[in-house]
Amino acid sequence: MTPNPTLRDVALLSGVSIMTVSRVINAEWEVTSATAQRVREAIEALGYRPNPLARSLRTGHDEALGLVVETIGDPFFAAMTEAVEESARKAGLFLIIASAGKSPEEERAVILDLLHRSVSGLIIVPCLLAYGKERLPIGAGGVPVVFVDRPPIDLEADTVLVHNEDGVRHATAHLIAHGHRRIAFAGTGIERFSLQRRFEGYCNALGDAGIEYDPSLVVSYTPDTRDHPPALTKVLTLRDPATAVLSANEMASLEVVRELHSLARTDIALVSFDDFAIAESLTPPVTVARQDPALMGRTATYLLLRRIRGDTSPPRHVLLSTTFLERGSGEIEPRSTSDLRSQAGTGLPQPVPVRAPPN
Amino acid sequence: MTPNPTLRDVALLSGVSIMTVSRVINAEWEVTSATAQRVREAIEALGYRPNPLARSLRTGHDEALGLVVETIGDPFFAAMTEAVEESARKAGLFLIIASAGKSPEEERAVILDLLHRSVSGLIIVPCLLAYGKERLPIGAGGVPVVFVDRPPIDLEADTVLVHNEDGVRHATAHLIAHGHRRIAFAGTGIERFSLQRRFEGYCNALGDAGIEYDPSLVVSYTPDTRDHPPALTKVLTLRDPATAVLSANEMASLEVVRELHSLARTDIALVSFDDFAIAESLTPPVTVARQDPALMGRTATYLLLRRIRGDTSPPRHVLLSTTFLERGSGEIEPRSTSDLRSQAGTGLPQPVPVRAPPN
DNA sequence: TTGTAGGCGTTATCAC
DNA sequence: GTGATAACGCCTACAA
Repeated sequence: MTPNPTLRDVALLSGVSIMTVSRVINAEWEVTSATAQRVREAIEALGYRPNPLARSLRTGHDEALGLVVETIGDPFFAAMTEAVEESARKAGLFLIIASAGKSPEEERAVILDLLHRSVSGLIIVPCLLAYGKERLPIGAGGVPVVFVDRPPIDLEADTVLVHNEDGVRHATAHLIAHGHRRIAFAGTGIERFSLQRRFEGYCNALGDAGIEYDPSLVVSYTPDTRDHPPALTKVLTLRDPATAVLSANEMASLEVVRELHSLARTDIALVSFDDFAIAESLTPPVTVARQDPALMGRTATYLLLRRIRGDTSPPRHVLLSTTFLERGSGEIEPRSTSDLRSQAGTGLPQPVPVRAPPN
Repeated sequence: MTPNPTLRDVALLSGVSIMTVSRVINAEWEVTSATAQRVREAIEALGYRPNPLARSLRTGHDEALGLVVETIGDPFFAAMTEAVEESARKAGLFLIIASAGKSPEEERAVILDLLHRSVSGLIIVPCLLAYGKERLPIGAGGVPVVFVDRPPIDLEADTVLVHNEDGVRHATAHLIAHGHRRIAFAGTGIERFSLQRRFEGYCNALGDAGIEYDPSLVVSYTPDTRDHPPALTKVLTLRDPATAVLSANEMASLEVVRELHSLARTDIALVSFDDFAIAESLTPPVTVARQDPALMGRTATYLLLRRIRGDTSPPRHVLLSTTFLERGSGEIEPRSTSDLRSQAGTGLPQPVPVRAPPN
């Protein structure tokens, strides 16, 4: 393989100096269109492409964006990452991904590594790091940065968030509108910020309807409780049991579905915050408040590119709303209501699990 | 922010020349432990870190790996990506991801971009590009490369594949062992290679059991047919209908589940190639042949790092096997068998969808 | 064992 | 408008 042609080669071939070539590439003005033409032909002929490494060394910033996220394996972040990558590439920038892991130290180390590599900009899903105290050279006066999905602690910077509180408030109100007053909240230990906002939305919706908040209706799936399934069972067997569940993220939703199925409880309403792969394929399909990870990614990249190009306006805070999709599970009415209606009848048929082996 | 310290600064502070410092960093031998100690203290004091961009320019290779994949949004590739990123980072390398899109041109362009950036190595999920003809400077004598999930066309290089044929053969044999002889094959249009091998496994298993292959039992979910649900319905309403389904990838599995649910067909056995999020939560849980994307990623990175460190042995071909998980749906026996058994009885109860609204 | 010179490919600076 | 020259921060080669 003959080594890649350099500015020198192009200059030699077109009979001008390397500076002229450089100018043709970067600042087409300042150069006669005649010579520019010659240079461009030489570039074409040699198949010349500027060496990004050399350019980066000179300019001091790598032609790449850094994406810091807890785990790319998560379907939500994977979808976001895909969108970021596409947007970045369209702008001629590579995307370097780095998982921050679960410790603040790791998060910090990863960001420092990326900064040390002189990335042009950073998209961060902040986790546990106290950005306000760290005083990293990011944001205004430093490397452009946009925070996604969660706000950085004690730091004013561009952020792209989902309106968690609103989404859950609406979802909860939806259940209330269908007659429920005993609504369980199913969450997970992780994802502090989002979950907290969602929890607030839940509480607020209850408050709006004059329903008293009952802590015994809150279920938390932690990695520990995952192995001890009956988390939901408790709230379904209270003296005044839950008739509906609001699950606050994908993992919680899957756990709830699993439990409801194994209990063969067909009478419990469910609304999930976060859509998931087969929500539509369940019986009934699961009503969800859907976030749009791709839109988050695109929005964040858009903001970041603006900053990279010199935008110095005050930090922006984008709040994306969720899409509410009624699909069936959220429109189930509480048993008590049904009971009252059909009290004269012979009672409800026993629920039978679908697709149980027939023998 | 004071600019990052350079070799010069460290040299000045420790009273030696730049080269000595460089040697302490790269080749600790060749230098007196006394001066090395001084240098190291200076490095510590200044918080010096070598500038990766400058180093890359000099050495000619970026301290980063490139990952080329159709779409990172796919849960399978997302899990793989996560593993690659972790392994790469452990080796001190960044990971640049680039989605190849669906056209060979894009795939080629992406790889050339990465090469032009002098990545140290490449992990590629090859799609449509004819690698044999392209003669890219990769593999032996070029930039180290490992292909994952699919082999490159007409090129001898390191590959990490899943034993698709074996996995499906076993899965199909499993269904046959449970009495099925009319087994549908549900696939998708995409993923040529893997799906073809899986299809072969299906055919081979039928052949092993002396069952004739029937093309009318093959269902293909393409982006078009996705909107026209009754794909599976056909094979379930043949004069001699399917009693079991083998779905050949996650997307097909979800479509099959969706259709079976909407048809309330509880009597159809199902084995899925590829595990998916709530396979365990369905009723019955779905029996699967599970691939391990993380293992694939780790293995690929391991091979790649060996190459980067100078391994010039002949190309390796790693074939990972799948894990078969019996969970229920694959152990359903065909209706005909059940019918024979219970012919004296009153017949089977009508299947009732689980979680249907009780009112 | 350590230091000096040179250059990797590019862009900034300042002449012409 | 165009061209020499000097960095950017590091490493390879050779000299001391």
